[in-house]
Amino acid sequence: MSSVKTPPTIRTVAARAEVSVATVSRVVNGLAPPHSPATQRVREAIRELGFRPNRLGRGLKTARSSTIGLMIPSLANPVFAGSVQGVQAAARAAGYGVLLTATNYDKSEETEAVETLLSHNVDGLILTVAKSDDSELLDQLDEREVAYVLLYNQPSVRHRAAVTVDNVAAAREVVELLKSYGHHRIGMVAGQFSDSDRARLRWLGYDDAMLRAGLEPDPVIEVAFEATDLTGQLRAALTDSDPPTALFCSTDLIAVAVMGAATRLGIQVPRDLSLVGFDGIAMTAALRPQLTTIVQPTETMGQEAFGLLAKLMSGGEEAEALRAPLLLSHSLRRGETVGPAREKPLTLSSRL
Amino acid sequence: MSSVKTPPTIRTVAARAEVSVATVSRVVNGLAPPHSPATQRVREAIRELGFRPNRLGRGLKTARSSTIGLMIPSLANPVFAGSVQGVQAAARAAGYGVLLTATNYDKSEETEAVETLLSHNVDGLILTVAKSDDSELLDQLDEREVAYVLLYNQPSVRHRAAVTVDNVAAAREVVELLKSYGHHRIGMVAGQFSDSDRARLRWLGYDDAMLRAGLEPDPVIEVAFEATDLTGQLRAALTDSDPPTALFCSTDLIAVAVMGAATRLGIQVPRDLSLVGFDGIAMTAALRPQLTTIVQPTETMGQEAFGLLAKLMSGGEEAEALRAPLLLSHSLRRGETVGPAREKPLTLSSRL
DNA sequence: GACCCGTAAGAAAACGTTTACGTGACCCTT
DNA sequence: AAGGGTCACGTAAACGTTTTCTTACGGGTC
Repeated sequence: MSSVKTPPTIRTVAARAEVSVATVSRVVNGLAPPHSPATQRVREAIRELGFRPNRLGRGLKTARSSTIGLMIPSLANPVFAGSVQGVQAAARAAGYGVLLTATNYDKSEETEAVETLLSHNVDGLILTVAKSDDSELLDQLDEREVAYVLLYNQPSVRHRAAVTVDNVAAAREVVELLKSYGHHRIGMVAGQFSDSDRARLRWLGYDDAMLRAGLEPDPVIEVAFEATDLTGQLRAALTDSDPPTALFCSTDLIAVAVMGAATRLGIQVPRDLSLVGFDGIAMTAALRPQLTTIVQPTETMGQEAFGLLAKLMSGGEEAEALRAPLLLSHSLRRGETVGPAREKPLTLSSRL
Repeated sequence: MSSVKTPPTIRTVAARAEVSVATVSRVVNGLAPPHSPATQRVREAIRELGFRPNRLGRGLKTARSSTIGLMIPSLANPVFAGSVQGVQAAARAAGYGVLLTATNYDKSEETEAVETLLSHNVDGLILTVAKSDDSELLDQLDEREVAYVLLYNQPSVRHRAAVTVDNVAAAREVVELLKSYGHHRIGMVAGQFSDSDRARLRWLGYDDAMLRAGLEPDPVIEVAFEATDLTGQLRAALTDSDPPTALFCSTDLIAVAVMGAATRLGIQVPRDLSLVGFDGIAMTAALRPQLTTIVQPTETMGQEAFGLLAKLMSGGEEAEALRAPLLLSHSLRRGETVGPAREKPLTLSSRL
């Protein structure tokens, strides 16, 4: 009872099967003759001892850990949780482990987090970063020849692997939808551009579509991603003399917060204000009114990201061709937060 | 340019600083004299080369990977996502990596998932399992002397480390709340007991409180955790001749689904039916009506779980004392889904 | 029957660390 | 001034694998 239980090693197995460690290794890796007596004995010994190859030993030798790193801004946003689920499932199916880390939308944590992941000898990375265009971090990874795939980021440079939706196009669709409901004064509430290039791209699409439609874009209202009460920040914009009749929010979570703020300000959705989100978080379909939003195929995006990474990690050959953004198709979920534009601006009397 | 970039090893550093590898190792681990000339040179070499110790090599020698495994049922439930966030934050602060895996509420996947985590040489595990009482899996872990902490599970045996809330007590509070609103016919909708001992404990609390209050408990309605449309499953129960006036749901996600089903069945919450959830998912506060629910301190629970695990992993001494469930305190969030009990049973005419 | 070849399996080096042990150098004590 | 103690550092073994190189064996071919 005093002996600490130490798991069997390849040597234990070899001794038991009366073969060399090399033979055991070959059996484990399927490189041994399938039916030779030695192989049989090894198989049996493995079973009896419950032997599992030690990945550290293996990794040390082969310089691969069958582990990938996954970095996201936050798990509090179900859209990221969904993609993690997708990555995880695909990774597990392929025999990979997933090392997870969150940056909490803090750019300065990104470098350190990646460094930590790399120090764990991950074979590749899946990342959602603040900015994917001129990023020192990504440049460094390129230079170090680390395999990585961006997720949700939509780099404009062509040589970076990424899985995302077409943020610009989707944002345009939103504006067109709102316009078709007769809205002219359409505002936008977005997460800090500095923390999210997605937010910026969605604004780009908004801005472009507004100009094309001959409408005047409002200055964007930038808010913190974790903000839960936006009443203060929105009061000015919404109680203006000529307030927007519709707001496009750069994420569903922001849309939910905006909805809360509107309620507190005595503004009814969609009667006084139409609202569109972005992400397609499942639970926003349970809200009353149900949120109108752009739906991203989150879980699929995670799976695709892993698939791409797997190719990058193995094939050094056609890898070059893979280093480009992969745009998955989004869809528009028509909820109940978009209604016809209010004719007249809100008057003080009409709201409380 | 043809040479593949290979990261510097301890030997490269040693050569550059003109010392032995042992000295480098000692410097890295803070065991060297802080100001000796050799140490200085090593520090400089490390900086110049950008050396980072390879965790595989280190792990192989020390038999620890500074990595823990985290297994949860699903990330689709924000309550788990929240605890993952907590675990991750605490782990990172302590220099640990987190290997994540989800079982999708599938008991048969649990063993395999844990096995996979262990094969990655994690130093410890944080788990949410289907059943924590007589679990072969946990027995095996005990026998193999693997350090682990249960999360959300509330084992009744005393020798298992766990972080949870008092599910039974919380459920009792729910019943008392509903009773105080005049409800007598209180039903319960729960996730499959076979997939979640939490669900069972919450039912136990419900059942106990009902009996104590002199009320007759309804047979529980068990539903799948991922189920999103419960209309079919609830129709019978809710259109009974004497239907419950209140339902206690074993999770918030289920409560949301029930709310949807109620709407589709023409039943108004809380006028016709009061509803209470369990978990305290943030977004359920944005629902209209806002969900009344038991709030668990999810993120804190994750942090505490890691703290406990850290102690288990390091101290073999007082470890025995730690192997017991740690009950964190929950709270009741009074939303808008609980109202006074309807006097008369619903009639067909009254709904639609 | 000599030759060659393919196949099976063993011996040993290597991957990047940590660490027990050993060896001087130095300083303090007597 | 000899002895002992402390300290800084080096040597080398070990951790659990994979893999290259051998060696041995058993046919097949002419």
